[in-house]
Amino acid sequence: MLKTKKRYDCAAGCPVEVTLDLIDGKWKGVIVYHLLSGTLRFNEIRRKLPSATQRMLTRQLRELEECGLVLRTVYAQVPPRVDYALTEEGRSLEEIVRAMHAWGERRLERLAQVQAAA
Amino acid sequence: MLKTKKRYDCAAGCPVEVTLDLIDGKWKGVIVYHLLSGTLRFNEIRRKLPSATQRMLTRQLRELEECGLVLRTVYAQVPPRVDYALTEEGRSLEEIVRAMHAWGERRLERLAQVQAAA
DNA sequence: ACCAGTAGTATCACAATGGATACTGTCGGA
DNA sequence: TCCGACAGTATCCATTGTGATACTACTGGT
Repeated sequence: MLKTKKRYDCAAGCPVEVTLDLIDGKWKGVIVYHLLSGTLRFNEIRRKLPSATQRMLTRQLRELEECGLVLRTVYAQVPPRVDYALTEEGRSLEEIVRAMHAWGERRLERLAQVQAAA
Repeated sequence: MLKTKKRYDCAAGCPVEVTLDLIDGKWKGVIVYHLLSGTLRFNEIRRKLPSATQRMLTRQLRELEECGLVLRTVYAQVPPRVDYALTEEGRSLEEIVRAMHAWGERRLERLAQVQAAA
């Protein structure tokens, strides 16, 4: 999960790696998925990913911000308020993320069937 | 890169994670991408990913095999010959991997433009 | 006799990632 | 007055991922 990978020297398959680099890392894919439905505040995301620690979430969100996939808006309020939204580039991942979601669901179904048979 | 993750407790976004789990890890996405074009032998893959070490490749291939995405066929020959091909489930990733490839290319173009402007 | 190609494994070491826990400061509500 | 919500930081430690290097065993070619 390098912020910007130094070298992409793997020739032909490379662009695949570029994309994976941005959305791998434990929670990033899921965060993007949730943000597809609209802007969320920090603790809203937190509630959607109960098993992620606070530290992990901020880290992943910061990385997404660095890559230009997520826009972070801080309101000068008390109590603090921070909104997270997808940038245009982030939203352009929609097709991929939705495809991964659908595929994952099918995979889970398959696994459940195998489990049931055994 | 857990072989089979124990728990998927992240509620709604979960299937996204399931999919990412299978294809993250430095080389797996790219390996699947190359295998979309057809069966490859070990050293053929190696030549396509010159910056991956031999050990890394075998590990990633083994994990893909464990997940049921890749079929590994060993021929009882000398010199040894091992073929790697996508299983049906592996091939069902085609849409996603191609989408990632296309997106990655667009991203690289964008980055190049920014670079050129600066 | 020697070398390259085949598909790996073994060992060691380091860097990156992930997670647990505790802490910040202000506000509104009970 | 004390507590919880807000959006984080700081610190430390364990786990994983990744990489470098060296090794196996056999064969065919020069």
